[in-house]
Amino acid sequence: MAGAHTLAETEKAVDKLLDHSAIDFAAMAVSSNLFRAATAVRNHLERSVLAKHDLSWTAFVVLWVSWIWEPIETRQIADEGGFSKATLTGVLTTLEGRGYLKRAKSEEDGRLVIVTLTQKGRTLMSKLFPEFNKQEQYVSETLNADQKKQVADSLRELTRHLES
Amino acid sequence: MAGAHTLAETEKAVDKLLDHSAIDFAAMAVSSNLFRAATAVRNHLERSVLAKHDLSWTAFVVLWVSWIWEPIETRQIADEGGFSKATLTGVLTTLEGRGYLKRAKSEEDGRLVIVTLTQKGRTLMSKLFPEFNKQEQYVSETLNADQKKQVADSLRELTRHLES
DNA sequence: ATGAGATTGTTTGGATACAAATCATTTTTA
DNA sequence: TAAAAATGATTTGTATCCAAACAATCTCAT
Repeated sequence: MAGAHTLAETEKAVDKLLDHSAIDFAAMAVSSNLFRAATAVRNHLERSVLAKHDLSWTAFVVLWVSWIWEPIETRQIADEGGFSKATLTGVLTTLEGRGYLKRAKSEEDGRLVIVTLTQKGRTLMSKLFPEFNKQEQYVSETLNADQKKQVADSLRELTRHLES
Repeated sequence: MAGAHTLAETEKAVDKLLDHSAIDFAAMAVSSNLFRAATAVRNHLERSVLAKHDLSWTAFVVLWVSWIWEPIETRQIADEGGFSKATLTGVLTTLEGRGYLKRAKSEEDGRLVIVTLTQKGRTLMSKLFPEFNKQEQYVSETLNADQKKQVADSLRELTRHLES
């Protein structure tokens, strides 16, 4: 949506089709650039870091959240990661099968499942996360410190607005 | 990844697991917030606008790009939309089947396929896009004009950096 | 002219994600 | 206390998306 054409060209084209004044181009620019950026960043991180460990994006997020907060309830992993419980179940089964983490029933509440990393999982993450973060640095290296903060803050606020 | 815990709490937790100084938290905040925001915005727009027309996100993008730039080559739709040729083929077949657009072989180059909207497709978009844009406005209403511009510009720059 | 290589859209096969239904457990209500 | 409602994880079915292989077409150097 932000490919070969500039925003100005797009505005001009839309202008021919609709009453220009009714369209908020600033809001349009936020959402269209948001998706292009998210896709580009995800692809870059998957290819440069995760592919060689045969991990999907979601699998990495699950490992990361579990690594930071273990022991952690599965519902919290889904919440922090921003994906559904159904998705989580499949990913947990895969990661448990590879020996990176373990599931256990909660003793206080039999409905809950608690996740802890195995030593193998911790070893993986202590190597993997610095690599991942190095590529995160590369991704945003064209932004200065102030811009990074602005972007992160604005996007956090936007997410909070939608999820409340 | 930016769920219940604040960034400060996350930094503190990472600090216990790794040498803090090696991690760029500003870069981490950009990418993690980018995904949460993209997912939240996409879900909101799908549910509030696209679901009642039975359109997926990608289907909407294809219609939008085609509406603005028709007649348009399919490779350009994929480029502007940021998805693969394989994905595009399936979506085009669906949208063509519903009578929103038409495919035709290029006369200059037999490898190319040219897309034009049907009148039904144009009618749909002239109603749908203003609805969509209204929700885009809602999504970013918590940001002021300057913040919207900052976010859009920074994300555009970041995408350009990665796709070059 | 022609044949190797490049480009483009489609097909195929597999991975991923989610909604809805289901099963198990806990909490609330009467 | 017993039934009903709520909560949480898993299963099932479906939709989406992509990489790789493929077929058709074009380009260009010789």
